[in-house]
Formats: sequence, C-alpha cells, structure tokens
Amino acid sequence: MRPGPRRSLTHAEILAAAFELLEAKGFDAVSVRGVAGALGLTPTAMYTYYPNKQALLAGMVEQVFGRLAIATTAADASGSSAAEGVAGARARVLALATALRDLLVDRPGAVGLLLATPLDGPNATRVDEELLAAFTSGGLDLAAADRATHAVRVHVLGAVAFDAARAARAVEAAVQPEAPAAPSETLWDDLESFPLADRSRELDDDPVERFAWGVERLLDGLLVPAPDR
Amino acid sequence: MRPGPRRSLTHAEILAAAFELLEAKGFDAVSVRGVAGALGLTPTAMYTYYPNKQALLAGMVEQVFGRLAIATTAADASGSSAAEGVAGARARVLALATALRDLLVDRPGAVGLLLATPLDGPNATRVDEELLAAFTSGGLDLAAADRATHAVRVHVLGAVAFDAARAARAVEAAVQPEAPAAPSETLWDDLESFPLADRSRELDDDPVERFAWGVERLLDGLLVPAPDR
DNA sequence: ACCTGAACACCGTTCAAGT
DNA sequence: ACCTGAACACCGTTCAAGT
Repeated sequence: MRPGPRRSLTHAEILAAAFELLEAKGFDAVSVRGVAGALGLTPTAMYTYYPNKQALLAGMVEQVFGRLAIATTAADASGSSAAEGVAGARARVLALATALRDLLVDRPGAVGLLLATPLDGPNATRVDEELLAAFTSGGLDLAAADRATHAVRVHVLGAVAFDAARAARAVEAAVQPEAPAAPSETLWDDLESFPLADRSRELDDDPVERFAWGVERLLDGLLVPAPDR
Repeated sequence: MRPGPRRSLTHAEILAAAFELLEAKGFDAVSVRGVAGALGLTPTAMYTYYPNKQALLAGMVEQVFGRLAIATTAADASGSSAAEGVAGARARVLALATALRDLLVDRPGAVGLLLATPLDGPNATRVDEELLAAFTSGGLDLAAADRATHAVRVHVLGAVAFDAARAARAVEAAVQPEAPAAPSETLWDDLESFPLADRSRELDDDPVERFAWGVERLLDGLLVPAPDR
C-alpha cells in the first residue's frame, strides 16, 4: 500500500467517516488528519478531495441540511402541516425548527460546524426556501418573510448552540471529574446577590419544552394571530 | 531575564493582552502561547494564572459582560428606560440586547468566546438578573420570565454569531483574495432553483435594523401588548 | 488524478527544575 | 509563588516526488 491511484473515495464515504468522528469524539476530533486517519489515508491526500478544512466542514453542514429536507418533506407528505394560511405557516415553521434542533442538539460540536460555514449550499438554501414559502403563505411580503426567516434561523442556531455547549460541558465533566467545581470561586472577588437569577436557576426547565415555547413566542410576534386561535 | 519571581501580572493585564489579540488577529490568535508571548512570558507561566485555556476564555467573557453591565446601568440612570410596566420592560430588554450586540458584533471570534464558557460568572448573571427583572416588571411570573430571558439570550447569541461569522469570512476573503468564488461550484451537483431564496438574497438588508426588528418581534410574542401601543 | 513522506509553523498541556 | 526549558502529542497546510 504505497502511492499510486489505488482506490478512489467518494465524498459520501469521507463525510460518513467525519460524522462518525464527530459523534464519537466531538468537534475537535474532526480534523483533517483525524478524518484521513480514519479512512487509512495520509492527511495530504485529503487535499485532493477538499481544498481545505473549511470545505470539508461545509460538506458536512450540507449533509445535515439534506437530512433535514428529507425529514420535513416526508412529514409534510403524511401530515396536515401543508395547510394554508397563518395556522399552516406556523405549523410548518415549528416543524422545521424542531427538526433542525433534533438533528443538531445531541451532536457535540455540530454548532461549530454551522458557524464555520456560510450556510449557502443548496440544501441550506432549500430550508430557507421552505421558511420563506411558509411566511409568505402566512401573509408576509418578501421583505418581511426574509426578516422572519432570518429571525427563526438565528433563534434556532442560538438555542442549539446553547444546549449543545451545555451538553458538551456535561460530557467533558463526566469524563474528567477532577475539580469538584469549587463552590466559592476565588477568581471572581466581588460577590453579589441575584435573587431572581438564583431562584430561576432552581427551576430546571425542560430544554425541549423551553425551545418549543421560545419558537412559539417568536412566531406570535412574526405572524399575525390566526382567526381560529 | 530568567526564572525568578520578577513581576507579577494582574488578571486585568492578561485579559487586556488577550483582547488586543482578539481584536487584531481574531479568535484563533487568542492562544495560551500567543497571549503569553504578547506579555513576554513563557506559555507555561500562564498556567500559574489560569488552570487551562477555558478559564482564560471565561475570564474574557466575564469582562465583556462587565462592560455591558456598566453600559446599561449608565443608560438607565440617564434615560427613561427605567419606566414601569410593559413599555418599560420592552425598552430595557431592547437596550440590553442592543448593547450586547454592539459589544460583540465587531469583535471577530467573540462568539467563540461565548460558546466556550458556561456564562455563569457574576457579570453574566447580573445581565440575567436585569432581564428577569424587566420581564417580571412586565407582568410575567418567574417561570415565564425565565423562559423569556432564555429566549432573548439565545436570540441575541444566534444573531451575533451569524453576523460575526459573516464578518469574519469577509475579513478572511479580503486578506486572501485568491479563489474567485467559482460561480458554479462543482462540489454540489444537483442544481435546483429557489425562487424566493434567490430574490431574498438580493434584498441586502441592514444587519442592525434586521437585528432590532427580530428582537422587537420576539418581544411582541413575549410581552402582552402595551395599552398605549 | 491520486497518493506518500518530509517539512513548516503552529497548538494545549505536563513535568522537572530554578529563584 | 512565579517562572523557564524541554518535551509530548497534536494541529492545518505546502511542496516535491512517486505511480
């Protein structure tokens, strides 16, 4: 097994190896060298498939959005979310947002993926198109639909980033349970009391419900209320 | 200049050097070695101040939230945003969100900072406290205020992440204007047409206005409409 | 076209040692 | 306590060379 054009890998195979690494060892493990190693390649061979690491990550993002498109069109075909008007628009956006969250939230480092790329591939654009269609069918003109789409995109991205970062830290803490969290940190010296924040910390809200609630409230502001609501 | 306990740096001096690096060369330049070098230290000396890189980044995040607290309390003292009721709550949240965006958006990589840390330092908690106070004064109970606070936090984080990532890529492209963006990418083969997405891409919305609009719409959903509105 | 091997300029972190 | 110097196990990327 030396030089020569032995076998030729497909992008799908490379991305599959990259996602395996992402799932198993987190975002930092998705390195050019790491993916190459998992495929039995030299790091430099990767550069015949992708011009740089960014392009590899962009390919992964596109694949995630591709799965999302499949998941939501399947749901559309068998569900009632293709309904017209504000209620239909609401249901379609909520379904898209939830599906996107489901795809990202338990993949450590998937957010790093999203931030590393422009989100302008065809599959990402397809999701935009679906959101824009939902909002225009909900009565918004294109300019408002564009802003609404961006608001949803941004909200979901932020929510997933938040939950994923928390989950990643939890995994990390479980692997290395050394520092017992030092109850009173000496790094910050000026202690204050935050009555509301302290009490809210004990609420322990369910992340899934909290996410859905946030998207619903955003939709309350983005879409005029449905007549039947 | 060799070993020995010559001078002792303060955390403030170290963080100042770190922020200089962040501003000048982006998030990737904020390395343990880089900051140490800027201070005339050996990388290993950094570990007497912070147990690891995470702690350094957490210190930077706390400082950003500290500036935010100062900026908004100053605005509160001289402005009308301390008004009561829904309108006052609305104004306070919008002011906080805008101030946070202003602090983060043109610092390349500041978002990486936020995602790298738990956002549980005292200054970050103070911002939470202010948001919770605004929402409870707007008529929400603590559980609802907690969810509303999280929704705002998530929305701002996502929006800043999005705009900052775009800006970072623009800077990068300006520094290295080699690849002419290849009008028809060969990486993605199945071309489709996205009429709405294509048209919306030409809108070229102002990011600042778009952000404010999004936060306002979110607030529309979070707070019941003011009587005078 | 696809791949290797060596190299360059970096990382975070640890360890033993100096003052 | 604060710091250095050497070292370990990594990065992304480039370049010359092989088939």
